[in-house]
Amino acid sequence: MLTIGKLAQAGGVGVETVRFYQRRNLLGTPSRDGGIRRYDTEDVRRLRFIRKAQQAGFTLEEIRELIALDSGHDHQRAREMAQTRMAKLDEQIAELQRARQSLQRLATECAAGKSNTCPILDAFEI
Amino acid sequence: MLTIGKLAQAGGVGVETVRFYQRRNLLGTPSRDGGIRRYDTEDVRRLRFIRKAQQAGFTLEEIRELIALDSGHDHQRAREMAQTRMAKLDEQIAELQRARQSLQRLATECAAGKSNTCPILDAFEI
DNA sequence: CTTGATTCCGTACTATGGTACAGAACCTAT
DNA sequence: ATAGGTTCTGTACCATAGTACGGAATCAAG
Repeated sequence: MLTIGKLAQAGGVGVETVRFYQRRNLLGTPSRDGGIRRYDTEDVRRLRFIRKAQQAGFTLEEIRELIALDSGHDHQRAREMAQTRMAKLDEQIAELQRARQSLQRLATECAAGKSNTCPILDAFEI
Repeated sequence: MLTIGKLAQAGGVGVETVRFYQRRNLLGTPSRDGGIRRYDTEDVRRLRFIRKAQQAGFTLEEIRELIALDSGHDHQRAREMAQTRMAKLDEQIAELQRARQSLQRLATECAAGKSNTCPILDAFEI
């Protein structure tokens, strides 16, 4: 059994973050030993799950739902959420690539430096 | 000369957003006509510049700096900011692509459905 | 001239994901 | 036994980019 500090360390987060996840119902209510929270290895797994799912771009709210699905073994809904998230990721990637391309073009033009005004500063202004 | 409402409309933002940009010094102090702000076409250009630069991923603070550079004609610094932003965009794109790939793999495995547990829910938990 | 829209200002609130702090209680090691 | 580290609770605060609201003043149209 781990104290909140040990759990936080094992999960690579701060103590306050664990308490924050608790309030958001991302971690189950832990048992108490004289007021002090006691966690087990399942909580460590849960904490690591949260980190990984965050890396995949899920919000904490979505992660809360994924955790609920885990209890209900709802594969169907989990697949749907993954698909939705992938579509969002595709959108975001495309958007960032467009931004990158236009910046690249502007920086190149600016380096060429033929015009008197800077295209990076100009280009947005049209 | 435009009122705040007309400017907001021309820039495709809300009135409150214009006032917010004002407080953040993203728009210059406008002239006043009996207390009421009056804007010109330069302000419309500025507002549109802000939107475009945001699309390129600059924060409002960075945009404030870009606007200052515009006055100082500092091409060098603007190129640096563009390069820095592109590097950040590359990082973000790579990160999103990694997230997408791992989700894709998991969704495919889940659809195959050989295991009893859902790999989307499982996979993060290791 | 009155009605309704717009503008003014300051402040507070939203969402997201935490982070910090105060004061008390408790736990551990010397 | 005492000092220092952890933990407890609740509340407040951070950044980012806005959005909302109250109450007063002013502006435009019928």
